Order: sequence, then structure tokens, then C-alpha cells
Amino acid sequence: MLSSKTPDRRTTLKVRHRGAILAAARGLIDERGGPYFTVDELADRADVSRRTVFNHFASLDEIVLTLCDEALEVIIDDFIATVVAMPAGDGSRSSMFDEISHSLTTADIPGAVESMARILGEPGSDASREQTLSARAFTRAADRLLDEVLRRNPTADVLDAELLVGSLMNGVIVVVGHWIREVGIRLDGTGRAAWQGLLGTLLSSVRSGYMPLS
Amino acid sequence: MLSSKTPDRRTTLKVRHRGAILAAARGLIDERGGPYFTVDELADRADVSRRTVFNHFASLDEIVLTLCDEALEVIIDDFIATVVAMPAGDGSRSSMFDEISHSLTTADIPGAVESMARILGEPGSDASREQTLSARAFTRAADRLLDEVLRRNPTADVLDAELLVGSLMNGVIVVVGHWIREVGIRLDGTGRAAWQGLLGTLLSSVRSGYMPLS
DNA sequence: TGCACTCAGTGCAAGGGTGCACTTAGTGTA
DNA sequence: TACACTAAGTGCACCCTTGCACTGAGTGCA
Repeated sequence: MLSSKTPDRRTTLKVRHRGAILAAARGLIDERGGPYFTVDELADRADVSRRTVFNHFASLDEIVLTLCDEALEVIIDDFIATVVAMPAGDGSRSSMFDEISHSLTTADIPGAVESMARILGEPGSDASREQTLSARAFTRAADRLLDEVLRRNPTADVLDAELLVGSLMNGVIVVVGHWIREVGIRLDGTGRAAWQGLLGTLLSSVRSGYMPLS
Repeated sequence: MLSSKTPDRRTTLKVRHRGAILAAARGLIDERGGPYFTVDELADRADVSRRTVFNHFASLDEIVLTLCDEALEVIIDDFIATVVAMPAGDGSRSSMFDEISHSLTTADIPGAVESMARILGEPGSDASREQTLSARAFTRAADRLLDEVLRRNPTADVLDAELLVGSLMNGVIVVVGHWIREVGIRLDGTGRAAWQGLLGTLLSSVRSGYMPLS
């Protein structure tokens, strides 16, 4: 079990260098409107060698994905915050649905999507890289949400939870696409109202298969 | 032969860490009035491990001496600046004497001594450590001055140069002692006048053995 | 005077950063 | 279409930092 002792300097430096690489990537992305930089530029900015970049991350895409993870962390954080304030569910499918849907409603998903859009930059001519990264980021967020749901509902059927989270997050990806095409990425009242409408549609659609047994 | 290419990151980091240790020592000395800190405190301040401190310096005393070296560097720098502006000597003893004495006269030795005093701190009850470090620092400065004198006068007799530099620098140590006892370490007009008087006495005293042959 | 403690300094092994030569993929141009 | 170039990513060896257990010196106290 992890002790609470101060990590040693090796661990501290490792975390620091990894953090410096992420901060450097964020900075370059902010300056350039997207991940338009080389490994050499990133390494320079982070004040590490280019080999070190690959010691910490498997690829440049992995770095971009990690930044997207951070953008989508709001969904996980909101779930955690939400369920803390709710009575414990009974592990049933409908109970889990209620927890997750409440969280998806209160989480600032439009804000997260806007952050991700800034990270990924203007889609290229065929946008395949951006779409691939975006999908992977949502998938990772879904995995982390699933972990939290199962932690919260240890008696739940794992397959049930996996299917539920999968269908909800896949639905989120779909309605995000609709939302962007319908109103663009707008964080004002109009944009948020449109988002809530689309999300409502998603949740109603998925809920119908999740009514409490009676 | 050394190329002019940019040093690699290994070299850069090594120099940076060594510099951080020296800067940390300077900071702690400034705050505490002398070298009154532990290796752990120095390492913390420099943001390196205590082992790393000893990778760069043989001992704490070595760090203090390096700071003293920097304080006394003014003597070497002044010699280099002085001889650049003077016609080349003929490598004779009197010519070397003129170069060195001119430099000792123009160099801010009182300032250097004051810096060293700040580095070494208030002498302890028997002051042996401070005196030892001070003497070692002057000795190292003499060695560096000798190197410059020989570089400047490649045809000079090495023993002659060594004896000359040795007697002058040993003389400087002696008159610094007198100066401190007579007026204290004062950088005002009175202190500087006293210093110039003592230095003049030293140079006249040593010069008598160095008249140009005629 | 003996003991316990602190601190400087050390040897050696482990970990992480770095250098460098390399392969591969993508791109632009003649 | 072939070639040259750039850039991402890789394997491996080297270097420097770090961890840690240790010794020895100095100090304070019972």
C-alpha cells in the first residue's frame, strides 16, 4: 500500500519533467492554435532532451491525448462530486443511469469540448487525425468514468456498467458532433441551451431501456 | 583543440547544477553572515541532492573557496586588462614587476577583501578556519596570476616569475592583515588611502630587488 | 569519561536524462 | 517517378543525479 511519506527526489524530478513537457506542449498549442510544433521545439521549450520526451510519452499524439484527458477530466470530477452528494445507489442499472445522467447534465461538457478543440486545433483537410484523437480521448474518459462507476457501485454487473457507460459516452460523442454542426462551439446562453436540449434527447433516448423494474 | 560548437545538454546541465550550488551558497552566506549552513540546507536551496553537491565539490570548504576565488578574480581580471593596454614587456624581472605592480595598484583589492570577509563570515574564537581558507584563496589567486604572467611573458624564467608572484602575493596577504588591523575593512576614502599607502610600501620594498639592469 | 547525537564526507548501485546513429514515413520538386 | 529532405520515433550506451548505508569527527551531557 502506498505510504504517505514524501516521494524521493527521483520521483519528484520524474514528475517534474513530465509536467514540464505537458506545460510546454500547452504553451506551444496556445501560441500556435493547435499542436503544430516539432519534438525538438517541444523539448527545447520543456528544457529536456528530445529523447527524454519519448522516455515519458510514447508519441506526440500521446502528449496531445494527455492534454485532452485533462480537458475531459471535468466529466470524471463532476461524477465524483455528484455521487458524493447523492445517496448510495442500489447498483441497479437504473440507479447507475441516474447517477451518470445527473453528472453529464451538470458537467461543463461544452467547456471541455471547447478546450479540446483548442488543443486539437483547426481540423485539417480531411480532419482524420483530429477526429481520431478526439475519439480516443472520449474513449479514455469513458474508461475512467467506468472505473469510477464500478468503484461507486461495487455490486453492479460489470458488463451492464460497461454497456451503460459505453452507450452514454458514445452518445455524448454523437451529440457533441450535432451540437458543433448546429450552433458551433458556443459557450454563451444560446450554445448552452442547444447543448442541454441535445443532451436531454440523448438521455431520454437511452433511459427508455433503463426504467426501474417494478 | 576546443571547438566553438554549442556544448551539449549534458555539459550544460552539469554547469547549471554547479552554478546552482554556488548561487545557493552565496544566498545562504548573504542571509546568515557567513558559511553557517549544512550540506542538506545547501542541497535543498540549490534543488539538487546532497550527493550531487559532493559530485561537484570535494567539500563545503571547496565551495567557500570557489566563492573566494570569484572575489579575488578581480586581481586576475585587472592584470589581464592592464597588460592588454601596455606595450609587451621584454620578459625581464623588472618588466614583469612593472606589469604586476601596476595591476595590483589599479585592482580593487579592498573590495575583494571585503567580499571575501563577507563570504568567510565573522572569524570564530580562534579564527583558524577563516585564516586557513583566506590563505588558500590567496594562494589560488597567486597561482592563477602566475599562469597569466607566464602566458604574457613566455620567454620569462619560470622560477623568476614564480618567486616574483609569490613574494608579491604573500606581501599582499601581509599588508591586507595590517590594513584590517589599522583601519578595518573600509571602502571609503580613508580606507582606500590607507590601503594605497600600505601597498606602496610593499611595492617599494619588493622593487628594490628588481631594478632594471643598466 | 563514555555515550548518543549531528553532520561532513564516501562508496557503490540504481534510475533517469542524454547523445547519437539509425529507420521509416511523409512531402516537395525536378 | 525518383530523389532529397524533414521529422517522428527507436535502441543502446554513456553520463550524471540520486538513494542509502556507512565511517569518522566533533559536540554536549550525564
